[in-house]
Amino acid sequence: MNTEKRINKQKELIETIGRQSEQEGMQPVAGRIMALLMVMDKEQFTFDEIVEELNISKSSASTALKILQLKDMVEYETHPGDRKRYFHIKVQEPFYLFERVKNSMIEKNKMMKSIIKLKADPESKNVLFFKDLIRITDLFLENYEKMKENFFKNQ
Amino acid sequence: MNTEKRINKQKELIETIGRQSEQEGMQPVAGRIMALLMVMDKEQFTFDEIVEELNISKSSASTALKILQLKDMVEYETHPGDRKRYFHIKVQEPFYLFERVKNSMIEKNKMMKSIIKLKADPESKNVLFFKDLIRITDLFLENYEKMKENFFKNQ
DNA sequence: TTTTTGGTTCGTTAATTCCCGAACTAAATA
DNA sequence: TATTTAGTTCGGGAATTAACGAACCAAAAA
Repeated sequence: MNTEKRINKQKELIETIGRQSEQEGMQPVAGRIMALLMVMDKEQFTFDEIVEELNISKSSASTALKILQLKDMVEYETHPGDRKRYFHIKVQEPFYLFERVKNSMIEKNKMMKSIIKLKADPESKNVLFFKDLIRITDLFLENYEKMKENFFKNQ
Repeated sequence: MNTEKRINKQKELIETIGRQSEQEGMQPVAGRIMALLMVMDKEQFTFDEIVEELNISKSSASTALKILQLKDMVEYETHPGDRKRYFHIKVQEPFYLFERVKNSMIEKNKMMKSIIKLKADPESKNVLFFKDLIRITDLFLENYEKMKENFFKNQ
């Protein structure tokens, strides 16, 4: 595949990833920025390059970048004698991908326990169902921690 | 705790769960309905009871219930000689809780592989980061399947 | 000192989502 | 046959969100 073709494919991928991010609740512009920083060969973009490349206004870029930094998904560097910010995706400890999931499972687990506590009939359909779910989320969390531990041991 | 107090707590919990569901992208009314069906002692509600209990319009109840049924979260039964529908939460195979997560991991995994394929420099920062993430998601998926298998074996 | 650069903030507009009431339908009852 | 019951569908208004342009600011350059 020649360079031109490859770059076209990269731009298509930005659209795909953008739409995917929207579906996961991210706002359109923020999704496009993430995608841009992830797929292109150049992995550092200045503010103006982002504005230009995605055809968005400076204000949208500014707010979206602020959000992405708050979410710890993007960061920037500056170079002495150069006022520009060089934005790039934030390289994180890879398990961060699952921490959201983990926390959501912990939340659900707690919630189901509170429901059970307040039920009149400790053998109701819902109670039995929630007990099942509690067992399974506990198992999941336990397994997850083991996996993590193992991973770091074998490093 | 006496019954009245307990029921008050249940109603509070409906609010909490409702807000939690909203944060996970569910629409407010749908979240309240789910919460109602989950926490109250009565675990089957007719359409009119839902409307009454949550103080919502029939039309909102109708659309929200349609969505919840489409998402496989709620179902109803009817009894011969009674035109009412008795709505309740759908009891599912408990691993359904993780299937969304699993699918989202598979998607991310694929996406990162497509990004890598299109990069000019196979040693770039992003590429190395994504390779790490691919390893970790693979490990996660593998582990998850094992956990599931084990679970059913020990049943 | 004035101008340019690299952004941020604010107010407005456009688009979307959410929910409601009113009209409607289909089945059961009177 | 007329009325009631148990919902559904449709159109519109309110609230929320997304993105924009214009005005602004602080630091550097001219």
